[in-house]
Amino acid sequence: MTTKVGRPLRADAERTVRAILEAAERVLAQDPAASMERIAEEAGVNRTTIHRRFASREALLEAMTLAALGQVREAIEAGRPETAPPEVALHQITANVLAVKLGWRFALTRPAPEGSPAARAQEEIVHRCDTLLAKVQRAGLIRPDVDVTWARQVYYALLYQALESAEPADLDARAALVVRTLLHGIG
Amino acid sequence: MTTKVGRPLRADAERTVRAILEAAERVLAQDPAASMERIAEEAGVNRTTIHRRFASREALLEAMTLAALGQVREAIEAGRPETAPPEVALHQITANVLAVKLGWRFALTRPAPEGSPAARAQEEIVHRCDTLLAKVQRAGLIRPDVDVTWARQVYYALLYQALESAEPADLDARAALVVRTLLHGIG
DNA sequence: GCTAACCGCAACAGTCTTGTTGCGAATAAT
DNA sequence: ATTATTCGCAACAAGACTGTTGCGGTTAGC
Repeated sequence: MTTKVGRPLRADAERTVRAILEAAERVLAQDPAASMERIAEEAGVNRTTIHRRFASREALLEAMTLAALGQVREAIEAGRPETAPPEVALHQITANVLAVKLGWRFALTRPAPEGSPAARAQEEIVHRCDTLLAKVQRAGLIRPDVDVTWARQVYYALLYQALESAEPADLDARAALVVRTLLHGIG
Repeated sequence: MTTKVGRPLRADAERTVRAILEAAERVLAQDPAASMERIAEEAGVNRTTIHRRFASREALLEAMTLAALGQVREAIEAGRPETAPPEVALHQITANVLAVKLGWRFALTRPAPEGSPAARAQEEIVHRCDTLLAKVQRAGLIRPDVDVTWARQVYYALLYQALESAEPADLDARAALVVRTLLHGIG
């Protein structure tokens, strides 16, 4: 359960919820143990307002993660993994996902609680990723003997690392670096 | 400042300190927000005993990180980065560091506070790592155009990933996988 | 064996956090 | 224009956690 109320929210309330989610991301990215008070302050909102929309701290985190994963999902779909040529899709998706991850560093790093909707969303994305990588492998860009799971883990690790490192500044350049390193290493 | 007392500890106190550090690693690896009470319980010790040895929770974390970084340092030196042939050293150090990281997952993942001794130790290790990779590069195993910083980041990322993934079980096999992926990618 | 160090235990103080409730003013939606 | 929603504010309850102190029995080290 994400929000407390089921009925559709008024426009201003909707805006407030988004502001809270985004503030939470900003604050928690800096300090994962930050209090609700601190998040409320960053959102320009009273602490009680957060509790009005989210049943608990946990619920807020869940909502953040779900929102972020939704955007990752869109980022993947925008790369047309099914139809585009594998190498094009790989590059495009890498760039798109990097962009999303830049804005949702905390939410996307946090391990989702077992069995939660967020965990399911994560699994679905993992599955899509595996499908894409398998396709790339069939296209001959990945050696046939490489385990897809290991391929995905390395891909994830490189995506994460490309976020931490400051350069290159350009998103496409970063994506290219990730893909090149993934496929050919540095040797 | 790590411990509260400057004078040499009695043998049993020394043992207790080690037990606390190791218990903290086990507990915090599972739940980074675990309380001192929980850590004390795991160490088979009263909570006040922890406070007798460590001025604060922060001090305990610092001590853990320092201890772990010391072991990493030993793991690197045991690989003879200066004298052994680059590829041998790279493999050996990878295996050694993986072994240490397995036991100090939390302490080595936690970002060290700015300016702390732990931060300095981390920087020194980064420097040693860069030196090693530069040597590997001069030996022709890494392309000359690859940035050493990026090389190190990818290396770190692969080390981390090799910890998360369950297989292969054998440490040397894991190290080989890391080195191979680092140098040649998966394509 | 003497002595200082060690550690469990009980109790306490203080702070911080989460989560709740009720009221009243502002505002979106019809 | 009316009405229900929204949100700031103040206050409260409950609990968790950190850090401290004093006492007393036990144990390591000389």
